[in-house]
Amino acid sequence: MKDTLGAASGLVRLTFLVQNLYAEVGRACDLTVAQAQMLCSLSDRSIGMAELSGLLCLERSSLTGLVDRAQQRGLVVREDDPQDRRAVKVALTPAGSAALHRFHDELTERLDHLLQELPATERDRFTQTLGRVVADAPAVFAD
Amino acid sequence: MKDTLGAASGLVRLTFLVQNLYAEVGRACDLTVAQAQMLCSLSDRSIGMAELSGLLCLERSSLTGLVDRAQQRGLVVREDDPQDRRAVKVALTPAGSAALHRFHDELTERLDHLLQELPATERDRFTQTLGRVVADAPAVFAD
DNA sequence: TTGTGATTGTTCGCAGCACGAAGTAATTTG
DNA sequence: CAAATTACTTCGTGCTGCGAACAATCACAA
Repeated sequence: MKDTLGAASGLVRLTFLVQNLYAEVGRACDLTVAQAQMLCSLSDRSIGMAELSGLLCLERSSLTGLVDRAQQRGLVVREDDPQDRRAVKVALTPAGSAALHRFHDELTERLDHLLQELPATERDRFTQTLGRVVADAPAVFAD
Repeated sequence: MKDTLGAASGLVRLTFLVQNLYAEVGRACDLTVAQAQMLCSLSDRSIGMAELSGLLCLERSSLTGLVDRAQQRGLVVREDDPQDRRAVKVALTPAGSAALHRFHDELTERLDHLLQELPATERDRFTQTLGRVVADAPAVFAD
């Protein structure tokens, strides 16, 4: 009797689940997945294109378009970097920041809900292990 | 001293990580993410468009194109349903099945590797909880 | 100081994804 | 048999992500 789903299988399914939630919440905030991811990365500071593309695991050329569209929607601005005239820093606008918070709060709630039915001890252990596993991953989402 | 990353944050980061792995392995097998997901859903049986779109959480119209492209690449075929002349069943071709296995094996290995450094007990507990959390999610990936 | 080479970001063309509205054909239901 | 339902497709739109090619700027070394 196999009630132990393989680890890989569990990871993939969880990912699928979270991904769909992510998209759904994004949708409710009028954000695409890529936009939401970008806003999350910008929550606490402005970031240059090169670094940002590294964080998001995107080619620089892909990021250009993403920032273009987000800028057109007023979520984000390109600021000149005074240190380097080639460079640009992407920063949240007030509107972008507001959208981010709406998104973040709603998503956090929905995700917490996902674990709600677990017994507290199990949930804590799970969360802790989770923290370990993603320890060295980029901070695409902050608390 | 916060060494406990929030649960939501952990979930999002894990998802990001797995997603990138998924894409990378897909790439190595010459599969897009969407194609790989579809092949995984077809691993053990042929499925009609309506049901498949439900499994993958896609609109039917989106699925049409996905199947079109996969069919052009010889990964999949549309078979007539003898019971219902409107309906179609999507089935793996031998090439599709081969690609799926390559993808599945490689991804499983990479994902297991992700948990490899955890102590065995912790890993088992984690996997078990994982199974619970995704219990009612669609089987987008089998063991 | 003047190359030379690296880095920053952009443009372009391309294939693919996902949606919703509208449409066709076959099936079911009343 | 007519009407409602279901299965799938078509079309148009916007978004995504890649790689190749390119301009501007910077850093460093001769």
